[in-house]
Amino acid sequence: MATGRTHRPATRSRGIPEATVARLPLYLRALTALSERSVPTVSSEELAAAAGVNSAKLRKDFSYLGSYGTRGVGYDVEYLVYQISRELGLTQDWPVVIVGIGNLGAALANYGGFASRGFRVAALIDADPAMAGKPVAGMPVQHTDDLERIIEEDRVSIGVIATPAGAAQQVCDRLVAAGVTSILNFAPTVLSVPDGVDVRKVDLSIELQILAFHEQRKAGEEPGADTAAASAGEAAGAPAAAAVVPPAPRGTAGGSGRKGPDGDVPAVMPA
Amino acid sequence: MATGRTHRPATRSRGIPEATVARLPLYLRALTALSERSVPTVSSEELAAAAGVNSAKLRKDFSYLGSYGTRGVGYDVEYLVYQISRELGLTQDWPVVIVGIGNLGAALANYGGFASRGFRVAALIDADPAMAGKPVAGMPVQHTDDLERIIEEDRVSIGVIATPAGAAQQVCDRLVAAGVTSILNFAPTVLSVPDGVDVRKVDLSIELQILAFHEQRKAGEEPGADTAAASAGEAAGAPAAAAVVPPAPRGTAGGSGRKGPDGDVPAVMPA
DNA sequence: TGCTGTGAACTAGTTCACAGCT
DNA sequence: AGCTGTGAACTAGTTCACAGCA
Repeated sequence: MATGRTHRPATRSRGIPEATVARLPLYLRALTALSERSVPTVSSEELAAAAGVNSAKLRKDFSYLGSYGTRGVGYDVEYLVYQISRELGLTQDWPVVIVGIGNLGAALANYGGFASRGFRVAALIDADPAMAGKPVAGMPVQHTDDLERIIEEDRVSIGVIATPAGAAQQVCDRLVAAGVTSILNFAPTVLSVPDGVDVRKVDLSIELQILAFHEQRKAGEEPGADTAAASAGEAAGAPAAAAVVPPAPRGTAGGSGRKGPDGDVPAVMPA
Repeated sequence: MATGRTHRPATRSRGIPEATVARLPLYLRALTALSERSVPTVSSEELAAAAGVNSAKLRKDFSYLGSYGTRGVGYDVEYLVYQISRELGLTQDWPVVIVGIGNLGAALANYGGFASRGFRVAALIDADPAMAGKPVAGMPVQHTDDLERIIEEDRVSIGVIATPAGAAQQVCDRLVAAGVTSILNFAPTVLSVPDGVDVRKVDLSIELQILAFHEQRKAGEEPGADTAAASAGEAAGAPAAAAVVPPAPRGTAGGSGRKGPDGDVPAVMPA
């Protein structure tokens, strides 16, 4: 997979660490806000606070892009906005298609944050014939049949999948076959794609589960000082009920057992 | 901030690495799917493939939870489902409130993946009086005025913010004051919270920006071999237009310049 | 024989602390 | 004097590779 040079501090744009790339949009947003307030310069300290990171990390991140600051002064806001935008590729126009126009797809279509960052919604696509032609976010929904034509005509390279889990892989395959090389996946499934195609995943329920994990820890540790002995009564922020699935400490072979309820296709709405 | 023991391989549940916690929901989903197909056991190799990670990582992850596998055989699916659920705290009932019932809030309210994982939507809250009482996902929307009462009565400890950026911090403050200790933030803002409150952030446009970054790299490197000189013509997968903001290689003081359009409040819909 | 569980080696990311410019 | 830029130290996360058990 072309690992490139092992690692080098990168005098210029080569090899920006992934973690840094993930933070650039954060800096960009903070800088945009400053720019709108006509603030001419910021120190790493101020900008870091606005972006919610620490200043050493921010300076290190910027050092991968080049030396855009002025010692003793700080960073020129407008200049830095441009440099980061360029680095992220936002000075170009990126047409995207959104497939699956349920609640989530509609929310995405209406999302102002795309347009203002160089992304242009080229088409909204849904498999439901009843949706076809209906306007969503001021744009008619098109049928899945036209997917390939749309991708090719508009030279779309980024696709957003907001379909139910069951449809996601199929949609993904068609997008990729038509020329899409980056996919943002909201469906709760693992997508398999050929080499050279990027997939990023946003999973609404995973984030909640991670919060629940930490929340659970808090409940157990809250009362004591730090070393955390188990609390006797009910801890302050502890949740209400408890008990959902009785353990299955080691089943024999056995049947399915549970009735298999909402199961694993919890996507937002049919496409 | 109470770093705890520096690090220990963790014979039991103490100190599960954050990266591992973030993957547990992935494993859980894959296991649930297997469970529904009544598959009794899986090898680390199979499960890893289903979850989209490599098997060494999966085994290491599971080793932090304990030794739940059988050498030569694999893992008991039902048993592992239970163990991971328990570890994540999903065997409890977690009431959550969703604040901001625009398109996104509605999508979240309708999302089946919550209910099936121990999360219960306790209330939908919106600041718009016109929304109050309207049913969304079979549940009446309640007004922001009742926020504190709802949180306290239902002992809600997890809040989801799906308001526009401008309202997010204020909503957050009220949630926290009322007793919420975990927040899932969809608004494109940095929230500041007191110690002991967890915030996780999902940002729709950040993910796209990260994709754009990689997409841009692909376009530049595709034609040539590796060192990537600028391509003369238009590269294969390159996007259409180009040119958004002309550089400002070092402005003087100057005014705001750009007209300040959609700006930085690109949230999905008013709350 | 086949698979898990895990030390050990490696790689990525973060933080410290200070040299060097303005 | 003040703030950036960055080596160096540290911490977290991943991958390797194999011992050990079923």
